[in-house]
Amino acid sequence: MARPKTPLLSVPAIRAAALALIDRDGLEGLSMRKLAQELDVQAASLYSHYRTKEDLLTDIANETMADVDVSGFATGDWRHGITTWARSYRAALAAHPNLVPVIAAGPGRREAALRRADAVHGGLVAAGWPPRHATMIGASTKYLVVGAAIHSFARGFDADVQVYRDRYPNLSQAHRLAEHAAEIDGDSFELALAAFLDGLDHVFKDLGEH
Amino acid sequence: MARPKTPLLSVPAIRAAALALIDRDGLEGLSMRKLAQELDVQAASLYSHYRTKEDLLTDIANETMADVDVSGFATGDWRHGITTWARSYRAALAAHPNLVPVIAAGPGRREAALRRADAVHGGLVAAGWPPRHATMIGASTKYLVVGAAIHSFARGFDADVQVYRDRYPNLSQAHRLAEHAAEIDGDSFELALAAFLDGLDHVFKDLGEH
DNA sequence: GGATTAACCTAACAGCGTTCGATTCGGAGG
DNA sequence: CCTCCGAATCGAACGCTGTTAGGTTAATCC
Repeated sequence: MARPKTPLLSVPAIRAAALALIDRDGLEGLSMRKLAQELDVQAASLYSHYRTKEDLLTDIANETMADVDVSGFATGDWRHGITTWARSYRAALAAHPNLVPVIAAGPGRREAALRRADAVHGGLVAAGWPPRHATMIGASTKYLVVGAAIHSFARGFDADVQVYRDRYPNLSQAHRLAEHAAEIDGDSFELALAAFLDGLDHVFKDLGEH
Repeated sequence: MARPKTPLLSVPAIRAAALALIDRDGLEGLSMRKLAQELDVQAASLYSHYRTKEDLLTDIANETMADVDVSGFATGDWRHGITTWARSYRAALAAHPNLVPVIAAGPGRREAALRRADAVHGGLVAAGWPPRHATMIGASTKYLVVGAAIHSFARGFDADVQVYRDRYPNLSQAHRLAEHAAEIDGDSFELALAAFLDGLDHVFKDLGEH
């Protein structure tokens, strides 16, 4: 076979298939050959559309991050801005947990990420935060979101349940812990976010009294 | 060659060489063949000491985490406990940044990790926190530490400096930002930790007034 | 219509983690 | 002391990976 009459592949189709594969089989379950097979194509053909596998992953990461919402900063209420930003950020990561390492480890990529960073920073400064604080608050919030996504309680305990069962055969608590891990994850994140914002409030007021 | 008179390899030597390789070349720079070469040995020989590469990485991760200090909870002052824990945790991760993904993504491994988790949880409960809150506070703190380590500002911006320079040739600010990224990382972490603890203080007092 | 470009193919390369079987040494048991 | 067993090392191989080279054909542009 050579060039087909209508293209077999397209960038969005490859992206979608790759993300589906990542969601199903994990990050290590994605190989160019498996992806090609999923698309009824040979692996080499993918390189007509993406320069490298890393490029593909970056593209997927960017697409996933598109749902992050920084519009809350437009209201002038910086706490509302951070809250909606952090929650939508976390939701975007939680939607594809296997992709989190890619997003977390990679640099702040591309145009859209810079625009979001700018909206956050601008919103905080407009609300009265000194620029340096705005930078730190943006970084801190990311720490919280990314940390919550990657170090998910739920994932950490899945593997440990067997350890508990081997060691304490009568212990059903750890089992329940694993079951409710997702809920604990969510509650912990909300607690951390609320406490963080509460603490920032004091910093803010202290700044006002300079 | 067959079995040598004195062993060429040992678990600690392999561990140390692997960690050095990771520190120097990054996580992807570690391969069993390169590691073997570094130790003047064939790759297959490593499998007499470690069952898999993943086992080796787990071992290294565990060793790295040995410096994490949870003794601060023994004082009864939970804020002091969290502070020393979080700082030593972050320091341990920062000492080997290329290893952070291994530690972050993996489950809470092995005995020592469980003992630390127990010390944190026990210390918080002893200080008056309800068990569920203790769990959430432990999780939240980990989020912050791991997030700070993996989503380091410094790393994210290194790659972006060129983007800035291309787009805004006159802008030296981004340059300085990258230079001071490590400092910003540290300050952001401290700000987040302080604000988080301050916010927790309010939660704690509200609990007391039930 | 002729040249170029784009999209697919097959085949191959180097590197990966890991396993197999052979070899040789150290130490334990009789 | 001899024998046997397990431990440590090797060379060679397996199946996998990302990627490239070069060939073939279809679409597109002048």
